[in-house]
Amino acid sequence: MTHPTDRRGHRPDARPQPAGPPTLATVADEAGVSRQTVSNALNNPELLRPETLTRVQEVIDRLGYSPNRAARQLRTRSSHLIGLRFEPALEGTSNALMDRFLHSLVATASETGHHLLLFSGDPEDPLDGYDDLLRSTAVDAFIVTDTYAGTPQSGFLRDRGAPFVAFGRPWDEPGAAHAWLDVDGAAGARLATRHLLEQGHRRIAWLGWERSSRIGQDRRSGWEDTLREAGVDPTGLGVRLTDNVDAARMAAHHVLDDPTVTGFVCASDTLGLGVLHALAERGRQPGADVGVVGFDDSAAAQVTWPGLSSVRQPLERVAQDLVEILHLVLAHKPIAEPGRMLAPSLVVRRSSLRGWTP
Amino acid sequence: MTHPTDRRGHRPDARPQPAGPPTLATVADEAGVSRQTVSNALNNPELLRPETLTRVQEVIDRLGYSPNRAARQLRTRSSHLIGLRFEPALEGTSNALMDRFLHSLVATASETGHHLLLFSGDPEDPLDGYDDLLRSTAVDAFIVTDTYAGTPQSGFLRDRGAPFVAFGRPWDEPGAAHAWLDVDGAAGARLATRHLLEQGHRRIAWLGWERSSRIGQDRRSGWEDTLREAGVDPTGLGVRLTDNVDAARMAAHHVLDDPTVTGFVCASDTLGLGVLHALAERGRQPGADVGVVGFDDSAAAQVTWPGLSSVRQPLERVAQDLVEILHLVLAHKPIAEPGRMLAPSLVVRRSSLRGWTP
DNA sequence: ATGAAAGCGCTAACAC
DNA sequence: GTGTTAGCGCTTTCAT
Repeated sequence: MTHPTDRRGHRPDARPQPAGPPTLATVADEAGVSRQTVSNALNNPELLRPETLTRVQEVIDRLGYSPNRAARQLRTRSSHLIGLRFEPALEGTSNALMDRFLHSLVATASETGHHLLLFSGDPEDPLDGYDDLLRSTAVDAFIVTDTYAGTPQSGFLRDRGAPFVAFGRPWDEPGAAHAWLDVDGAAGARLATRHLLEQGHRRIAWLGWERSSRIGQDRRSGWEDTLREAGVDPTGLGVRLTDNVDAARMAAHHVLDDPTVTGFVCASDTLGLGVLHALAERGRQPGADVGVVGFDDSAAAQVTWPGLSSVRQPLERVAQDLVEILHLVLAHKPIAEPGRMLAPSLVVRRSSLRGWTP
Repeated sequence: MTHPTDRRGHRPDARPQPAGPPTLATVADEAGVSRQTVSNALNNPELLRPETLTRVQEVIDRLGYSPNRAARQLRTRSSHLIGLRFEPALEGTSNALMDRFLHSLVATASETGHHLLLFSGDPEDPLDGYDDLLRSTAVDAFIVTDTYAGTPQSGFLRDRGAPFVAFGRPWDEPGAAHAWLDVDGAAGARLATRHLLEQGHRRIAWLGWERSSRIGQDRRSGWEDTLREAGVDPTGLGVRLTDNVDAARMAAHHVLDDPTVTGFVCASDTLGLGVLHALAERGRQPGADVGVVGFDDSAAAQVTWPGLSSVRQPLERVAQDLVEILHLVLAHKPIAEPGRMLAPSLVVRRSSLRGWTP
């Protein structure tokens, strides 16, 4: 099970050839300095005399030395690993974002020498996986992404004193002290609604999720407020359903039976696409006849015909800020505000543009 | 070693409160056994007398002890971490798959206590990131996903004696000795083409990538062979372009100027959606008038109107097999064959079904 | 079946 | 500035 070749001997004189990667001792021997000096060259180069530093650095390069992570981690109690629980979308929307988000996260984290540790857990238990990683000191911190109403991860991690940042505001406790970051869903829906109003639509419907979804409620409020401000009564224009193309298609048909409705703002691209389906079935033109805007700017919104306008979350920025905040938390530095809210933007495609023809 | 029982602190009286997670020593003290016995309880439970085991186990549970990963890793030279370089899609196709693939991978790996370590690297340098992780013994093995023609990762890792499995066959060296797994793209295209033939289409076009793409060539060969077997001359029916909706849309228009062409098999869903765009612009019905099949069964294929048939890779299976092979490699066990080929399946939606009407 | 000793590779203290 | 010493928490001989 272990290495067949016993790499470095227990005998004091044994050091035939380095069977594994070079260690600090190898470098020290080669450079004719002590191990500590090599360590300093790595971690506190300013302590070394320039000529020594150069010499050590040269040996490091020549040998292709990289400090052993396990040893360093054991000593410094820092793994430079950020834990992220990764599992199938819980609320339909998150999945579409995950890819973009992960990429940005990995790229940003690597700038400071951190890597992402992906783990999974029992879908029934939102805490599964966290505790074990924590107790085994496998990660420095967590990024928590699935902070829907009632999810206990934040409280759990806070109680255990584990460093973490949440992507998603603490819906249930607005005054929560932990660090978090979120995208303003209401502002996104506001953007979408205003855009449709500018396109000349008045009676604009909302297709959203069940009332239990706080994210959904937040987004919906943006639509409702904007409509009211424009002097349009939203009563009867809001529909609640599950995040599913076919459910949205049928709901849209129902809504469209009222010919005064000419616009849809949707809580997700999935729902927006459902509206597009209904329009296709009715032989009506998206954009020209009925304006439709989705949410999250998924790949499907971009490639579907004739293009679905959508509210886009600044995920690259989210990832950067998340990592930045994490560094503050890890350094025990004070954070100006526990929460930070980012503004989404609107990507306009033909589904909400009046003046285009195939 | 001054005080074997006295962890942390050089002074006997230092730090009464357990500042960190419990260690093996804590458990040993609490259970009244030596540290090694606790270690054995964890790693070789059969060595312990049942009653001792029970007692130790009870203390472990009560204290919530998990072995420190860094220490264990330092000692056993195994991190239980699998490295995966994660970056924006290199060939258009991979991105759509990544999400499903990653989920399966994380879930499968966790069954044996392994986690996924995501890292990134300079997009210009396909080897960036691997070497450092290797030298710092941060991961046990790699899963390499971007093995297009000419990508040097496999050779590099093999030369360094690093354990890894490739998702993607060694295009340039068919006899390569390293472990790999791939999905049979030609078989997928064959499935799609045969399906369109069965739907009554004869002159079936191919929309694929540039000749330089080996994956693309492989898939194309499935289309070409099947057409030939059916007695249809594929000459002039194959188009090469970049993986882009609009390029595909324009190419499809061009192809459709020949009214004898009534089917499209595409190297990706992106291209398939481009064909759908062209059909919409021409007022022709997908499925009823022209059959279209994409590749990779992306989310967009599922939610777009009227549903895009697509060849689906068994990514869950891929992930499982990858991990299984990795375990063999890590255990230095012989692998029956270096390469393993998995068959894709066809997901039929309305874009290739003749008998449906909106 | 259990215990003692050694050491994986590194860095934080403290000499010199 | 550089070297010496002492562990971080764990597993692996080797005794008992």
